Amino acid sequence: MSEIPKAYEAQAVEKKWYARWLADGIFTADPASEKPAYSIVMPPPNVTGVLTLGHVLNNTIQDILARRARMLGKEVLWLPGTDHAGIATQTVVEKKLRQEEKKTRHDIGRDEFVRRVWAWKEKHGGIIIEQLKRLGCSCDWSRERFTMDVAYSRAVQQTFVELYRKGLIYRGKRMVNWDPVALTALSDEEVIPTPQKSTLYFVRYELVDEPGRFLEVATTRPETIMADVALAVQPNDERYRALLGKKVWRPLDRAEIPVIGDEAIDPEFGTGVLKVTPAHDKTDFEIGQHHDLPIIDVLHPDGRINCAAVPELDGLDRFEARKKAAELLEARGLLVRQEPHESNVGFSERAGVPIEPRLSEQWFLRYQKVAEARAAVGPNESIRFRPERWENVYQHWLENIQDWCISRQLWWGHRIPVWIHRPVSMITPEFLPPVFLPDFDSIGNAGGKIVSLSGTAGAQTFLRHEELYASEAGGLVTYAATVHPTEQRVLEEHGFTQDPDVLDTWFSSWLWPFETMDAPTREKFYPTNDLVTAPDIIFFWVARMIMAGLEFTGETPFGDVFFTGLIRDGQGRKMSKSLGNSPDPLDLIAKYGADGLRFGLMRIAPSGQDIRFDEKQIEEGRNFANKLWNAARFRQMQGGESEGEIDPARLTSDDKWILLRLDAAIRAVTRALGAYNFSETAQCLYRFFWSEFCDWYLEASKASLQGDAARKANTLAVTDFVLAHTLRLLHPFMPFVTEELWHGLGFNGDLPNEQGGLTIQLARWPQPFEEDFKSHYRLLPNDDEFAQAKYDTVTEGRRLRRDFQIASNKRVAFVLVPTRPLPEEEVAGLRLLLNAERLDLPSSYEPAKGTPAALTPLGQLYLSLEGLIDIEAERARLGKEIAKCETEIATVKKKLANENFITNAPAAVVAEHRAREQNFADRLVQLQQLRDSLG
RNA sequence: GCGCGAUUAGCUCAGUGGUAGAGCGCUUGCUUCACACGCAAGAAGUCGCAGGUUCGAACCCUGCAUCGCGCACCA
Repeated sequence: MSEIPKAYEAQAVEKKWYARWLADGIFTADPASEKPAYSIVMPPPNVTGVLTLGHVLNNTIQDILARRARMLGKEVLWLPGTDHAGIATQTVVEKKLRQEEKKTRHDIGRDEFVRRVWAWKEKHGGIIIEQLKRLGCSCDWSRERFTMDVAYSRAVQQTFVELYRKGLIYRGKRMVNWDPVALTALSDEEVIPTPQKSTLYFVRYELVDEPGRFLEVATTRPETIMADVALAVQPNDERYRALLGKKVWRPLDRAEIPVIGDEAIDPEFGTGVLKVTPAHDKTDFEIGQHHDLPIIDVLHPDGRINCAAVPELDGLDRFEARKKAAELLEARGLLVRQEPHESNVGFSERAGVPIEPRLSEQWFLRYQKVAEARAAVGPNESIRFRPERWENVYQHWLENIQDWCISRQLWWGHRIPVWIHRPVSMITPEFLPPVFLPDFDSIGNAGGKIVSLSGTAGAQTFLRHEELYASEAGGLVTYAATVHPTEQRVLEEHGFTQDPDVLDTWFSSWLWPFETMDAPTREKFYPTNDLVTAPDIIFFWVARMIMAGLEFTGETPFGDVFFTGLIRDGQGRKMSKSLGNSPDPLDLIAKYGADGLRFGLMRIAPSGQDIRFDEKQIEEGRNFANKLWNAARFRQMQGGESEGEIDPARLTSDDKWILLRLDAAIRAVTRALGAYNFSETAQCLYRFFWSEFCDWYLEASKASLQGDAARKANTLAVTDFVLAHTLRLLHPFMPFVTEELWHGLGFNGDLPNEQGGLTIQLARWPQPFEEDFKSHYRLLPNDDEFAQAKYDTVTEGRRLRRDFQIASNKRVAFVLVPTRPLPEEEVAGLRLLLNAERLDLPSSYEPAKGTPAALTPLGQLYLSLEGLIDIEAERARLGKEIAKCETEIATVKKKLANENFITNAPAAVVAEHRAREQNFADRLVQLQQLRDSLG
């Protein structure tokens, strides 16, 4: 036998097995398989992303589910991929361009920029995919998808066209959330309300009719004062009612504006007077619409002031302009006072700057299938959320759902498949021309190949494409495919320009569960079984996928949705780059092994609660892997046949005990995993293997291993049986070390390739023992009782040693006055576990005065300490035990003395209390006798 | 303002009505022939507070407090 290292060395093992699994095609899903299907699609990480602990948590759970399904005999598809992540990726490449070439994307132009992003993606994108492999993820990499793959992109564009034709997508000029750094519109979900300390400025507006009389307004945004078009008050506000209809002077860019009444005004806030600035506030915009007020926009798209009439402010950034505007007002005697103020300001999720409400022309989606999506989720519906409480969040959002702004003024993404018959020069991000109906005579589709296009130019052009649509109603040509350059040229020659915008990234991700699959794959694996994701994307992704599934496939896209918790640092803060509190999982893998990281994390990841990360816990994971390694190493050192036949007649009390514990562990693991309770599962496996198998069974078995050959062989057979089961139970959590040991211990030896011969991944998942198994091995439910009594006796003996300061390596003599017969092999086991030099078993015993003694399930146990007796110490020790016993008795007696308890509590509970009282009473008598015998 | 979650040993967390649990940390002893990434034993908790229901409450109900999250408001 070759030299086995003392400590488990994860690095080489992980590399070796991952390569082997890939070569053997274990992860590849076969749509033609006869086996029942099990599928998960991975939430696609950003292509710019690197692995975080959040990914580790999420993907470990998915891997556990996938690997267990494989062991349950399923044909498993775990489909991986990455997301093009519009804003994030574009930002990364723009930054690089700025740093390396001091250029903006506009300097190099759209085509070149998009080419650069692709080049960047090819070179640096998908690092995370390699990192997931290091973690051990058993994805079908042959099906790795990217949201901008050709086929996927076509599907996205077709989806747009389909929804447009259904009348669910429309273009409109609305107040949107504008990101002044990324220069694009955002959806409501991409805006993060953030508490901000600001200043409330009290500004005076002079009445036109009554010079010297002022209306006072409280505002946080004096820099938009030039865009004011009215002042508004609550119509029945006594203070101001008389002023309704009058005019005031707008400060700075002086103009007359009316005082109006509107129910939306809160008279309690500030002075009860609102300055109405429709161009720069959502509520003000609505008030403006009701009162038919003009809209004055005084901001550039990048947040600088655009107002030539006030040169002091023109061109200033909005925050500088705010201070400057306050100064100007003050200088003119129009600033009454300033107050500190705290309010929530919407920040851009990506750029991290305050968003600007902005009127702009965008594409919107009116959600369909909202009612169906709401009905689809519930404890008895086709989709089940775990933990269930997330359902409230989901339902509440759908209840209040608004149309989705799906266009983004970016270059990286799926270009909106719309062509507009207008010159390019008129199309700017902030203003698209009115929809123009191209006067196509006809748009035919001859044999799906040739499309005839005739337009205003009168030219007859032939475009080779099968998917050219014209909207019946609407004046847009939507073109559902990537356009070939020549076609593009033809369209442009005819005066058509493609909409410059791209689609929101989530408009592509919502198709992920099915557009990643080809037809045969979808046939076999869709709808998917489980979705594992974080609750912060319920709106962005989960809810939208459900609606897309219902809309485009007529089915819900997945069954169970498991929401993980958030990983926080030791102080409970979110992990973030800026705080530097986010450890690199690759470092952790290098230090503790992938198995250690996985197991450590799973053990502390309560279902759906946030997790406080502590590297110590990963260290424990590594320690557990090492324990596993060493237990196997111990087994290997014993030699003998691998997985020999167990002779039921030779089972010892220890064997029966561990087999029954194994059965209990299998049941507990099955139940916990079924409930998606991963930490409970890990905890249970940890306890079983370490505290029960290693601490008791392996130690006790050392006595049997010194016995005759047949006895030794049987003990090894039981050891192998338990190890083989444990490795399989642990495999989904710790894929590498279990695979290594599976082979190292030869457990793969007799198995066919598809049942564990090739890999433990295909070994059968352990089932609780069946009745015929138990009867074959003559295992009765109480068969663990004797060994348990033995172990409890050992613990008592060890406590005696410790109480009397006997070093644990010192062999001492014990005397046990047994209350039941003890076969020689049990005595041998006791002697070994107690590290006893001698263990005598007299039927009666007169100990020397002061001999330490303990009551054990097997009888009275004495520690013979000739000449070393400290009577007072022993008396004190027994006194403590007696006191404890008396407290227990008092508690139980009090309960039993309660009439109501006797009459109302279930008979079994009462009986249990009576038995408890009896046990403690007996124990008390014996302890008192022991103390009395001290003299 | 509305909703959700948390509050149990020094720390991180299990525990859904019947004798308060685990790991780490701590104390003590041990290089015992698988493992010091280890072994053995121990100390340590009025289960956030106040009421209520019940024979019996960490657990169920009500209120409160503190922390966190989401939604709404945010002039």
